[in-house]
Amino acid sequence: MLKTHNCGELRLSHAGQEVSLAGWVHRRRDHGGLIFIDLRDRSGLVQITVQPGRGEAHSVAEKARGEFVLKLDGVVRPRPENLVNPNLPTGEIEVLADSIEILNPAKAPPIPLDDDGYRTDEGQRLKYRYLDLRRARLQENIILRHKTIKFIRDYLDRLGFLEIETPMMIKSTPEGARDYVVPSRLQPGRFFALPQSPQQLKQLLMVAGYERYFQIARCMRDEDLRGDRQPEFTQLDLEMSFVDRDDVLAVVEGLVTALIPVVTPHKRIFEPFPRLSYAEAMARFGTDKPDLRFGMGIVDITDTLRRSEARVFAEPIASGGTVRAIVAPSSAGSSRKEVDTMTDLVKAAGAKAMATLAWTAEGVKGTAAKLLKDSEVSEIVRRLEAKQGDLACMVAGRADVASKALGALRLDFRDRLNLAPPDLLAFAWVIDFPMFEWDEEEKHWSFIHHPFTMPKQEHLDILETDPGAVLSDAYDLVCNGYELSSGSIRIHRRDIQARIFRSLGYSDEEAYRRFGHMLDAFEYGAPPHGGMAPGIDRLIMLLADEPNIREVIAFPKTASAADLMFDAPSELDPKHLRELHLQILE
RNA sequence: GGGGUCGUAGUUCAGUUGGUUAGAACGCCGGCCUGUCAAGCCGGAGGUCGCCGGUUCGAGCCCGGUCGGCCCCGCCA
Repeated sequence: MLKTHNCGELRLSHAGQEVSLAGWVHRRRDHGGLIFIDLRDRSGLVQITVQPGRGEAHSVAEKARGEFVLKLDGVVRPRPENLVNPNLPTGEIEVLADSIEILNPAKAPPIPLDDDGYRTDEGQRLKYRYLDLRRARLQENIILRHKTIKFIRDYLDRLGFLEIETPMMIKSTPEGARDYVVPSRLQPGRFFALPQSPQQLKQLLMVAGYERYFQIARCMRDEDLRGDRQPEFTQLDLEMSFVDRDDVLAVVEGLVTALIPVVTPHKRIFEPFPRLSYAEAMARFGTDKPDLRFGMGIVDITDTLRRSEARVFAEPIASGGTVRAIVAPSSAGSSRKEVDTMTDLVKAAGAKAMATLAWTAEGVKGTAAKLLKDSEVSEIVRRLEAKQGDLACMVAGRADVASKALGALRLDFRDRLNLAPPDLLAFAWVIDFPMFEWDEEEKHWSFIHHPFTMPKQEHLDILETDPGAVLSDAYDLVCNGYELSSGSIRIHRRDIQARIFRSLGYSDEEAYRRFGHMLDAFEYGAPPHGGMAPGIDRLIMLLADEPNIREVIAFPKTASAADLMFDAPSELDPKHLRELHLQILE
């Protein structure tokens, strides 16, 4: 080893020790005589002091520049009290250099590395990711990620889970996300698909009798990106045999509640995680991934306005709709322009219009104030628990549309009014998902989770007659408005699996062609089983207080699924293409 | 697939109504400087205004296209 200690670990207790250090020049302060170098390695910074008249050490230090790689020998010494730097963990000491060696000079970095990097163009950061990753913030994120994954492995090992690898090259199926594919050289015209998740493989491991499986699994989906979506991402994939839903939830909830105090002790969580049904989440928050860090739930005030003379409310109700509302604190004084912006937002989410009631010092204002009787207003105050200073936003129309629009508005208030406490991780379970949803474009029922999800036992009878009413044993873990994990109890009986495929419009032949391996496997003693797959990237993002998952992935891709460092994807040379039996069109 | 937004020095930005030689800060280079820790002071270099085309006597600025970054909708079993 070129070094005896790490820069960031030196303390007063090391005073007097001879040390060798190696690292990067973080900053250099050259006083002509005295030269200070902040030397940085993975562990942090320490100040190196180089005095004149120390022979070569001083002349080498004069040549050193930012990001030069140095090795040095010196002695740790306490700083005089007035020279202590309280902002640095190593601030009570410094290392007086005896000799310095330049292991490698460096060009001036194209992006600043001594700040948090948020203000630097992300394209530049990604092009020079190997430099970007040097900044303390990203190193902390990557270390947090390591600690989290290490904790997960140890925790699940103690619970008797086995980590089992599954293949990256499997079979394309037309369901779900677009596949990334790999052409076969040995079998012309055939392709592997990269896994969107190891879903079928882990179920087959249950059939194979492994009972408790997990994997830190890379998943690939060729869909458009978002701040919380990359084309390849990492899941904690897990599956258990002989369990019901609550067994699976208990394992994941236990894991997460044990993890947080260890890796992010400054974070608060609710225990136990609240549970709400899909229907409840949609009605009260207009989404299946509610942010429960704050209140402002959606309230249904249809009954209050059913007989109202205000046609904007009465007419939608008469034709089967609802009136729903949220109450925003300290917003009664919102300007006309602000209310217009809110209206645009709910309209973009599908609502026809928005009405307001504002409880100001001068009385009740807002667009609905003059349309409603006093008795109606006071009933609304009671229902919404509105106070002086509050602003109620009301949307009339179809129940799902009204809730979705108000749900979007609720998040807008959250961001503008800073309603979400920054130290809170509001985990919650969303359960009782519907089995199917009607695909208006394709004119058929499609599954909400995936085709191996078990319908609720009591709904098996109506699978064929009323698919829209069938609930499943699927569940999501949500946190702060993100879907962190999805899972379900799976089908383990061939007859039920076949009925599911039929209800999705597949002929038995078609189903067998695509999923014969699953149907066959279920005939050889498949145990009841279920599991889930928390998204590691999103989890780390929330733990690290980062605004997107790129900040917690070492080498992420851009919104157009490109790698700016490699300049990938790239073209293949013609010889390579011929070998793969491929031809480029256009 | 659709919408929004940004693109000017290495970085972050300013740039008036279309008008002389495109500015600032930080960084970089050089000089001075023995207690700084965002060191300080003095000086200097650094620009295909993303790219292509158009309008105009004249374009960083106006118009069309295109490429790229980010955000949102669709999409993500």
